[in-house]
Amino acid sequence: MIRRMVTPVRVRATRQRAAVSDLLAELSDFRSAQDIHHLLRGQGDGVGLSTVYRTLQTLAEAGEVDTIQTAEGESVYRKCSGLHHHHLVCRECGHTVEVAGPAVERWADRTAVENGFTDVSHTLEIFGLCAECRGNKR
Amino acid sequence: MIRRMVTPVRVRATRQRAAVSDLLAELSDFRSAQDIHHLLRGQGDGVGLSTVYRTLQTLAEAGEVDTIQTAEGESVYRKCSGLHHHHLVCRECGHTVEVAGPAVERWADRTAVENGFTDVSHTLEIFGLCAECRGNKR
DNA sequence: CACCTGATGACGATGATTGTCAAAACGAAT
DNA sequence: ATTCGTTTTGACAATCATCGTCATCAGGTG
Ligand SMILES: [Zn+2]
Ligand SMILES: [Zn+2]
Ligand SMILES: [Zn+2]
Ligand SMILES: [Zn+2]
Repeated sequence: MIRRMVTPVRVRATRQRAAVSDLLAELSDFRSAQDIHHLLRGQGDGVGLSTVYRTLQTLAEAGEVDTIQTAEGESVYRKCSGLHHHHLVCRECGHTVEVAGPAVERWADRTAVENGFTDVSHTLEIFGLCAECRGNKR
Repeated sequence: MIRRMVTPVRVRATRQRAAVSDLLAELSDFRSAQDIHHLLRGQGDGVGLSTVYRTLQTLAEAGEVDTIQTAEGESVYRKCSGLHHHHLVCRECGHTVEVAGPAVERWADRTAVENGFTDVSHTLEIFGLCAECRGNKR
């Protein structure tokens, strides 16, 4: 019996992925999977929670979105520029600014190598109170 | 009716807290609350899991121990030097080296201030594969 | 259009962490 | 040493984010 030759599809375009991706494109701050799930439901583009988690994970692995963990350990996601960078995040409102520090990158790699480590990676986030939130606390 | 004047006790010394603290002093790597709970049980100094969590939290708030989160989001604890520093951690075995980078500290604070942020703090950890673990993978 | 296979989502399972609260332990003062 | 108000403990239940299952759905290709 002869079987038809099929070209395997890598990643399939679906309404759900587009919805998550589009929403992320509009947001400028880090949001949790549950936030995104609620937001989507609110605007009618219902997407299952599992799917939101899976999509976010996929996007993160593909480098499409950045993910960091809040102080409470919750993962939050944000669509960022493709280049390596870090974040300055407002503890109060989540307002986020991308920052780059070439010198820091070099320092981290050098430090690791000097101590015999390989396959080096790092996490670096700066937290604070943004100007606007400081004003509101007056 | 006259009531006796009592001097409130701030923090009470207990066998459990000593056990956790002593164990941390012997360890050199980051360990989870559950790890510590098992280790203590193994050496006879049984301490309730809730108490381990509470004690770790208290020690962390007091600056007695450092805490970071693994890539999986689990909190791990380690008794560190009092001064501000960061960590170079082996992804495989947890082997940890304290590292200091005055220039990085300045860069983080400057960056935050330049963007109008106050009450600045930051997280910075370097992950990699230590020399020993690299050897075992050969 | 038909088929193959990746994708979805309702729902259950996990697992770390926290909350509850009666019982036990501290320690200051007698 | 005993008393007594307060703090701590720990067994157990409750949370809660995240993951696993799997029957069903729907891209995409020919
Ligand atoms: Zn803010
Ligand atoms: Zn970096
Ligand atoms: Zn190692
Ligand atoms: Zn620092």
